Amino acid sequence: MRADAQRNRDRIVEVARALFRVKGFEAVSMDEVAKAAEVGPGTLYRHFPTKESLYDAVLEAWAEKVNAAVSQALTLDAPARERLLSWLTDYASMLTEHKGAAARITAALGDPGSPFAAKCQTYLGANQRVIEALDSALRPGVDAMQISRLVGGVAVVVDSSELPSDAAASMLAVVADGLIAS
Amino acid sequence: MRADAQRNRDRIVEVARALFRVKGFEAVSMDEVAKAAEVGPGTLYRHFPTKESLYDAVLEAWAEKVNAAVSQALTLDAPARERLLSWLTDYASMLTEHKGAAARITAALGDPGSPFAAKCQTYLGANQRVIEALDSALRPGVDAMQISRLVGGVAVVVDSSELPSDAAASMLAVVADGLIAS
DNA sequence: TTGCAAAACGGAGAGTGTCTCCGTATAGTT
DNA sequence: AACTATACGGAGACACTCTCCGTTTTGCAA
Repeated sequence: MRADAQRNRDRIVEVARALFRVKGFEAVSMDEVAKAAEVGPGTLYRHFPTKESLYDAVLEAWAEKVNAAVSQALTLDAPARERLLSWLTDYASMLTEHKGAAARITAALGDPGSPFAAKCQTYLGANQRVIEALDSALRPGVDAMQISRLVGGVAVVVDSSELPSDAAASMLAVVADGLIAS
Repeated sequence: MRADAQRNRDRIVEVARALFRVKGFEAVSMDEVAKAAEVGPGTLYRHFPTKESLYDAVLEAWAEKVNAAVSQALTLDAPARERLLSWLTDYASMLTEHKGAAARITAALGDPGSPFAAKCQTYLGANQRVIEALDSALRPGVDAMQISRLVGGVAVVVDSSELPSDAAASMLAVVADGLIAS
């Protein structure tokens, strides 16, 4: 890749990140991103063939953050419920960091063709670590996909209604209590 | 209202209902509805100023269905958990009857200006009946809005990923167990 | 340093969707 | 039958995603 192309690509991602974070994916047009990045529309689409692939690039590398959150939750000296809740809270928090991301990523669960497939896999792997660590403390039949769907559902609602964190916390508490074996 | 206008309005709603149900709100254009109903675009917009208001007309009267589902759940001769789960299952089922409705109605919770405000109020009222009937069997602090958000979150995921009913059922079981006092 | 070729560029325009507005047609009443 | 208010259809405005082609620029070899 030429130096000018790399510069343009980086600039596009940086500009799009700022716009998407504040206004959300839907409310920002590709033309708006192109103008703000001072590139032509053709340039923007050459680097990112669809709006969705731009969004994937904008959302930062997740693997490190996800693994750090899981490790932190699992090293807590606390009952299984508290460790699970710590992970679910971080998970939902990451999903709601950018307006609209929760719905997109959650809808991509189970779809290998989605630009977000790698991110979904990261989450499923993290859930699997939690399941293995908490083992018989969890209700029978819990799997990684189910956790992602439950947390994703909560995050979508929190995001679309712009709920405060105490509302999110009480919803996640219900989910955690449902997942813990009775 | 003139007879021809009433006929056109009914026809538009009928045609839109069929299209939205199968393909979902986003995938059907207003032009497609107009053509299928054999009216001009101006006529369609005169009857329904926005696509959203057409959708609201399409979704059938909910009050009867909602109240019937709550009454059925509350007359079950069963433990509180089973009665709650019966209501949550019907609630989610109604939300997922039309593709895309779950996200719209759930996002409208708490927004009095939304075309779906009346539908949200119906659900909140129903939840309140359930809370009052089940009373101390529920965890402390549960309110009608929280139930709607939790069930709405599940329904959004079920709808957007087109999950089978057993996947929905196991998610709702987690939510119900979380809502029941431990 | 110069020349060349491949990579990268910008932006006009195609295609699609929501919505508006104005000349024309029709229903309902007298 | 005449008249008027209501209702109509569809061309076009506006906005968005995306494509394609003539022009420019970068990077490498001589």
